[in-house]
Amino acid sequence: MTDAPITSENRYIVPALAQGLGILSLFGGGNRSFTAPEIAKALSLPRTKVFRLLQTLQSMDYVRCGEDKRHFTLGPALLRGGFEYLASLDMVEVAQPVLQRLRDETGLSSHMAIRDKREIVYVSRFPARSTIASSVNIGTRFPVHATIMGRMTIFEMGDKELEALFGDQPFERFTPQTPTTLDALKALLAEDRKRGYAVSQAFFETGVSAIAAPVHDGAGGVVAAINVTAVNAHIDEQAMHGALKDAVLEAASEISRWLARKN
Amino acid sequence: MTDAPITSENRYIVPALAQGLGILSLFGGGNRSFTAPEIAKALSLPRTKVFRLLQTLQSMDYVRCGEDKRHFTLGPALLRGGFEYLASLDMVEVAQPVLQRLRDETGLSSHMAIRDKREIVYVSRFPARSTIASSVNIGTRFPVHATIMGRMTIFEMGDKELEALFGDQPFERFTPQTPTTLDALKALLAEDRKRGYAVSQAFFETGVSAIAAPVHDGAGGVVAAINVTAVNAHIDEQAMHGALKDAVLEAASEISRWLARKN
DNA sequence: CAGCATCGTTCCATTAGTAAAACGACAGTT
DNA sequence: AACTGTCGTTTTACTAATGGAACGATGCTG
Repeated sequence: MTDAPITSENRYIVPALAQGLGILSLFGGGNRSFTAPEIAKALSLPRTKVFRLLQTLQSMDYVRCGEDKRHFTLGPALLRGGFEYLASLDMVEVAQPVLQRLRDETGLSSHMAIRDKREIVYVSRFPARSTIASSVNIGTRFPVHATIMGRMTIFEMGDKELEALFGDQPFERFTPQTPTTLDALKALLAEDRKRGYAVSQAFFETGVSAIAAPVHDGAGGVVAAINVTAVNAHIDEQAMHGALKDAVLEAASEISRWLARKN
Repeated sequence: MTDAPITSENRYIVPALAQGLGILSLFGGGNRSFTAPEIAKALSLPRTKVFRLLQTLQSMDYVRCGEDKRHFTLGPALLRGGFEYLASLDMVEVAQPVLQRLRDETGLSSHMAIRDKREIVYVSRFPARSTIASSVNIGTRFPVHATIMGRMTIFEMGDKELEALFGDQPFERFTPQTPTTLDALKALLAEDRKRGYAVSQAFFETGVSAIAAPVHDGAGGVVAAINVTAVNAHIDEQAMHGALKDAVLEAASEISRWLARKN
């Protein structure tokens, strides 16, 4: 976060707010607590400012400080926003019964995710009833380029849009099948568009298969994606491109139809 | 939010951050979208500042603006924080199987909540399998003074602590049984301490019965509360003070014992 | 179709939040 | 025990964020 030049993008950004939120987004991925100096180093901010930001976050219960008075952890105020947001998503409400039925029909774990920048965020899930089931939680984030649900959310993007989204950022490789260039991703997207759905060949995790389809809103744009997942041993290639894909596509279009009525 | 005097409490508060977070906490309770002028009025902030705060929140996906470019709604960035927070609570992990068993044993909806200022926040829930079940979601907030789970979380507070917490704020009345003064609340707390648990006589919602017990951490302090709830028709007074209260107390102390081992 | 009101956005002088230096306290090291 | 480094906290000169005025656009109202 070196002093960025004044562009049309950040001209009206309030630094204090952005930095305070930046502290919150440090947490996650195993990092459950930070000390003030750690935060200062991570964000390259002056110690004195981190001190004041933390006081503010603490006073509003967005962070709490441990008994040692040194380590800060996330606070309960975050729960308000997160779940208010979920409640505000008509989409999730609508999708809930459809996803549940999809799970029951296929016997596999079903999920819905939306896109946030270059990540997808799980907003709903129904784990398979079998002993080995999907363990992703609501709120889990995965990179768009490495997941078929991610690809579904950028289903209809043009070349300029795609370049604006991914810019020059490198594509992290998760498995040998992960696309590592924008061109490779575009090639996959072209196939997806023809089919109208996508089947995972271990782009993100080896040994896990998935089928995903896009969800449209009333205006026709892609607003989310759904999928079903299972370990490879539980599904065969035949079914994936047959009855299984039909079930996923049918569920996706049912959610889309409901959303179209809402507006 | 009239210009507060400089006290030891707010001396190091960063206004921009506090106000930005203030915008986020406007959402909730049915208010799913706001325009910039609405926010400015609600927080009595200058229009120009609200404009910049919204730009900042929007750039970080904490809010999103609708198609009409006027209405702002919550954004997906909030999900990250909310679920990171839940994941950071060892308590929830530990409680999960115990609450599930409590639900299955009693046939009623079981919940766990923690306290945030004068509110309790639901952090875990297992709805009863019956058709009419508890509909509170994780993240739901209720006032401490009007709920038995709330009373359990202030179980061991002394008089000064209680007065510091509630100050001169009025006690909202939800049912005829809701305590409306600090003294009335103290009287109920005294009974709670003797019993070690609490039974709802419709303090918060008429027609709904509940039994709650406090959860302690290794240090012995109250860190959460659990309860079971059902519509009155589903449970009888006898069972509430008998087998039912035993089940809740046993579950609470089991969670407490697990927490003690952790540290 | 004026007239008025309110919107989003921009500009700029001024104030208010900040960065740096400094303090006292503590922990580890020589 | 003195030294060195780092911590949380406080103070203050100064820079940068701010609030008010103002602009053009839009949407009512009579």
